[in-house]
Amino acid sequence: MRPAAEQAAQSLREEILSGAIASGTRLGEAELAGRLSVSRTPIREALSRLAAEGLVELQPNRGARVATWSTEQLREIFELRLRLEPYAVRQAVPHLSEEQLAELDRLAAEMMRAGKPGRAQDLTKIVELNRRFHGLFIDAAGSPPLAGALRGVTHAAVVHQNFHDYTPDALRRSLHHHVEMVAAARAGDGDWAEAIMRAHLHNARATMIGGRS
Amino acid sequence: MRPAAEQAAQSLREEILSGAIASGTRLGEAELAGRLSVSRTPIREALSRLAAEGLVELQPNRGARVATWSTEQLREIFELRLRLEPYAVRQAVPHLSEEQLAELDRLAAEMMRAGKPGRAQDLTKIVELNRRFHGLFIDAAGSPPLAGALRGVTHAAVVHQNFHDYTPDALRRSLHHHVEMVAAARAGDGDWAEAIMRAHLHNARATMIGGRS
DNA sequence: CTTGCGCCGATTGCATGCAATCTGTTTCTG
DNA sequence: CAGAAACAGATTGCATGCAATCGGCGCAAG
Repeated sequence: MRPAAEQAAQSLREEILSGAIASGTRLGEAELAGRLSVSRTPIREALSRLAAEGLVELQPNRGARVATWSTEQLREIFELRLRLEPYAVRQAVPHLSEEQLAELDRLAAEMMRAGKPGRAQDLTKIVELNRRFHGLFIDAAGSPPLAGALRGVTHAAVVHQNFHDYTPDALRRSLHHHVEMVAAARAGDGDWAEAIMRAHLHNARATMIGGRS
Repeated sequence: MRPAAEQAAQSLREEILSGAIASGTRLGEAELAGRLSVSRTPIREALSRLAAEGLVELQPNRGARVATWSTEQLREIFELRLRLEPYAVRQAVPHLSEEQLAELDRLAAEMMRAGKPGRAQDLTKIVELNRRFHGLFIDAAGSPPLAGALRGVTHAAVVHQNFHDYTPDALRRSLHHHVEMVAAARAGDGDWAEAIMRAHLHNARATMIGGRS
């Protein structure tokens, strides 16, 4: 049997990232222990790890809540991502294996399908696919310190289920960015991929916090 | 009485950052519990937090060790710092209060004294002063996400007691950088301060991992 | 002499119970 | 009636005890 703490952390992580638990929700230790059928000890351990990842906020003697971000913090987060993530993509491009490129293709294509306007549109699914898309690039950059610095910062958009707030135009742009980024990666053109990632983030920022504030 | 876990974390943090516990040292829970006169539970909590800060590495079922960094990781760390810390300084400059400027003055001056060649030279003291110097700029930038991203990454140089490996020339340059950075900050010139920080980091990188690898 | 297997001490992971702290409500006082 | 103190329920923080896992040593087989 796998360690209980890690399993609890994984469960919570998925529930938070999938939006099943909303931002700001209080996380009582006893409640979680009952729901996941483990003692409070591994729950505390799990919450501690999630706090390290920036997914939950831990206040002394006052328990844990799913992390929240002010618009000011979102602004700062995008400033950070704009400095790090395009660089990560550039570093990743020469390291990408054929399997990873295929996976990126698959993710980008599936996002296009899930995003097509109409009855079958599934924005929640896009959030998850998008998370894996960005995560794959970050991991492929092959720099643990870089991945660590980006870890806490990429979650904000996911938890806020950002795609739900996109305008149709912004959504279409975003999905096409993914496809173009894979094309750039396949061409081995780091400059190109970096530029698209930069545009991709600007597009996201504009819809999440508005321009010209 | 203050929470035991935080107190244990603080103690360990200081011991690690001061170099009292060397990089790579094994940290047994029972040993620490005895030495700090608390149970193993808060020790585990403390180790968990320090792992989140990147000061210790936590391997499942195999305990904790003080973090170590390969030269490759040091290279990646400096790449990150070069992207974030000059930006942090630039953001900090307009926010600095008179008290903070005075504190920076004091730190820079004291480092100059402690670094003066001769019998009274105290490189270990410089490491600690330097840590506070950089930390003050990072905090003054007023961006929790930025501070979080830099937190884990600035510790590597401190734990390795980097100043002990500096050549006399590199040390002199480094100390003068501090003074000049405060001058730039006092002049309210973000560009200037940013440029000096960039040079400061390049100087550090050159002595820690060598140029032209 | 080297290599693989199995046992034993040591260490980490987890559950449980109790003490300390916080929150919301009530009650007392000015 | 307003505000502060005090009580009660609930929740977090910590200590202790036990089960699971790991690392090292010895022993036997090749």
